[in-house]
Amino acid sequence: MNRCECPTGDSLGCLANHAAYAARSFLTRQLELHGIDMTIEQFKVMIVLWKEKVSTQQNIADFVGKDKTSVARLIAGLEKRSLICRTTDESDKRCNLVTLTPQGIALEEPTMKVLSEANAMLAGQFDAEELATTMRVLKQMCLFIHYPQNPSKES
Amino acid sequence: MNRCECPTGDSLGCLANHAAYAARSFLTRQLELHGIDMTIEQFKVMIVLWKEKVSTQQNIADFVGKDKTSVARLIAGLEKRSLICRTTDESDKRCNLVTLTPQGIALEEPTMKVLSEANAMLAGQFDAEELATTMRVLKQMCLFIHYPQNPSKES
DNA sequence: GCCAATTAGTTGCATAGTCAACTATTTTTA
DNA sequence: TAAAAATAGTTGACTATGCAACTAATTGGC
Repeated sequence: MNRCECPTGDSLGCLANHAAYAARSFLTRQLELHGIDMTIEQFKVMIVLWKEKVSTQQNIADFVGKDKTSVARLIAGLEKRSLICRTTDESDKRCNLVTLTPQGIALEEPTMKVLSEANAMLAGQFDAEELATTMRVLKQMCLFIHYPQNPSKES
Repeated sequence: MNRCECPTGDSLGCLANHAAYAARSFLTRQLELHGIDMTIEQFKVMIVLWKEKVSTQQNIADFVGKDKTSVARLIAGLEKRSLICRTTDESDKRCNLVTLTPQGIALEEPTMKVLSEANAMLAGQFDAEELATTMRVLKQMCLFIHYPQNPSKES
């Protein structure tokens, strides 16, 4: 059946969900096609580490917008696959310091290349104006929903 | 942190994901505010049943775009909450016939009201033209991704 | 009519997400 | 400074998703 059809007629929320799902599938497939065995969730964590080099689990959770529990389990999976490693922060023994292994570092270049190519393929389907409008609307959606009374406030 | 910021710069895929997450959160909150204890996933299954009255599990899975396993477990949850019931189809004993209970039927009106109000609140943030452009782009995204060679084909 | 293929559903396993409760630290504050 | 509050992380319970393997029932081809 047509994944773009909304059960109750087209709505912004429903279409955004379908498009988001499609975009995730697309990126997952592109990663597979390039022989990169990584889920989108793991990818997000890796992006934080590629940028920050070292991070606590809570910091990663804040960046990717997930619960610390969820991140702890994602990290456990990445550790099992030897992409990252965890050590206790000696200056604050509550924290784990998460760092990249050489394997984890080596994945940055090919993985980010797939991401930017996938983004380019998607963006290439639209002209600049409709792309700009859509991105503005999607951003505004996030702001409206997080701060219905005053979209200008930030956390 | 700002949930609308993409870690690698704005992209259609990333923004669609943030907006979709925001829309889901918004609907979940609206349902809670109206005292309706239902997840979006359960909601989707119920919408199929409100339309079809009777359905097999596989049919529901096709409609909501999920694996039959996933739907089987969603349905088990709805059955435990007495919103639906399952009987074996005597004319094809492989199939379960899923039907609504009176409680399940009674939920249609208030729940769909919350959905349409939430959609209206969201749509009300934008003018007709930018809304139309965005919805067209999101639809095209789905089609492009499912059928990169020939977006006009449908399954 | 019978065997093979298909279909519907279930179970087990793995990943992913959240919440609540808990431990161990660190910081605040009274 | 000692007690209270906050913070980081873990564990357990629950929901959700999908894949593979399985059973049972039906359909198709010969």
